[in-house]
Amino acid sequence: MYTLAEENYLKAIFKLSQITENVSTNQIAAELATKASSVTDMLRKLAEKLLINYTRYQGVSLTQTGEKVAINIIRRHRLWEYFLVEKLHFKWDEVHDMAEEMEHISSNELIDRLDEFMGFPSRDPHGDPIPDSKGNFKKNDLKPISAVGVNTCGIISGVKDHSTAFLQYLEKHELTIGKKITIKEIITYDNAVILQMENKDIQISRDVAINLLIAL
Amino acid sequence: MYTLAEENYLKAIFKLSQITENVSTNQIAAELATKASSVTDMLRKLAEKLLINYTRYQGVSLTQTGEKVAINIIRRHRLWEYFLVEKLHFKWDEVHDMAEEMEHISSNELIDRLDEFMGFPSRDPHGDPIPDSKGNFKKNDLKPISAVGVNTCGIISGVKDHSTAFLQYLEKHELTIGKKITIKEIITYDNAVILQMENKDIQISRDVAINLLIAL
DNA sequence: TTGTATTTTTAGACGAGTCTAAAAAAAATA
DNA sequence: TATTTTTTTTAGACTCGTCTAAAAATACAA
Repeated sequence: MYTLAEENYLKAIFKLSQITENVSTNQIAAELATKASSVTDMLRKLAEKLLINYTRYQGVSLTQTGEKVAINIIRRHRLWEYFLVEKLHFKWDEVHDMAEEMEHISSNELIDRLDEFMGFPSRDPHGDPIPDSKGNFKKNDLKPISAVGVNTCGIISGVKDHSTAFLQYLEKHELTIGKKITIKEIITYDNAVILQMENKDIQISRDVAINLLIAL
Repeated sequence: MYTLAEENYLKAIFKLSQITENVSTNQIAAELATKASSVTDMLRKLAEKLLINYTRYQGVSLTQTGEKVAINIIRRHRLWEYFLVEKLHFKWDEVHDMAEEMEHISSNELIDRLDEFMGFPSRDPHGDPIPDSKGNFKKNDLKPISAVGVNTCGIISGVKDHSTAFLQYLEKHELTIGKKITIKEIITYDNAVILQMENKDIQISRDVAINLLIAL
């Protein structure tokens, strides 16, 4: 249906669209680790196929079709991540690259059966919502720890930064999904946060607090 | 590691090597539904990478490395087929094209865990042996029905023809893997075979008898 | 053994996707 | 507003894998 490159561009544009209305050529180039000139070429092609709205120098947005395709790729990615962690017992910091390949397996029937096989999970191992087969998925209602006040209680439920380094840091300090925490104190000097978890106090930096999401 | 095209060529050459010692350019072209000139180009590349032994006009054979790679692709293909049938409940005639895509997912760790997850199956849904993680697999000890005599007893255990049409024919007549049969009679006129299965007599043509394999 | 048919290889081209270098447009600044 | 800086696009080239058409090598037959 769509080439590997096309799918990756759509996914990148979708991701960037969550942050900015109109996505720029340079943003896409950075996201895909490629050159702006390559991006321009591909944008012309995607526009021709009616997957994006594109006028020269004006940035791009996804069309309805383009968004549907992008969400489907995200669905596939997250279901495979869930499979790798829940069924094959990989750790949450090991699955990204594999899922990056697997998300391009084209059969929707396959992905729907995989979904059913796993009991229609609603979130992937990093707490990101998994779109259903029609493309519906909940807006993320999770809050970064840095955005809530002292004495707030919550359950660790997701991450903003998906890097291996960050996930391994969390793993090491047992700051994993499902853990219940309370914000005890915010250090005014450097915005570090002291959490209570299972009757232990843990200090995390502002960087960590920004990237660790909780459900209230 | 290897490109999609390279992997497909290695797989094709391996398959053809089972029949003929030295595989010809035209055979490969037919197997991959491509042109002889394209094959020649690729053969030069594979030879440069020491995956095949190739001298102009002489046909090719796999090197040890090439064979190892080919067997690994077959392992991945067959394990994914097993997964699709056993876990996702696809029918045996539906899985080939999906597995054709999935066999190119590169992680060996993934495939080893998948193998373990499914309990180290020894044969795929079509009765073909699945190589283990070291590349060992049993030579197929199955015999076509056309090659055994009257009164032979056996269990349907594999197919030579993997086409959807043939698999659907077998499915329709319940000639599926695991069924116990006895060869009752071979019609001398057209070499049709009459089988007994579960106290019913079934007549199959010579074509079917050639492509349906049994374990004695 | 010579001539014909077949197979295989070479030569040159193309599309997809990428790159560098340079030009054009837009944004930022003086 | 004019100038500089940044962003984006164009132009031209490269690799990968494919193709067609033509040439070369091999196999087959008389």
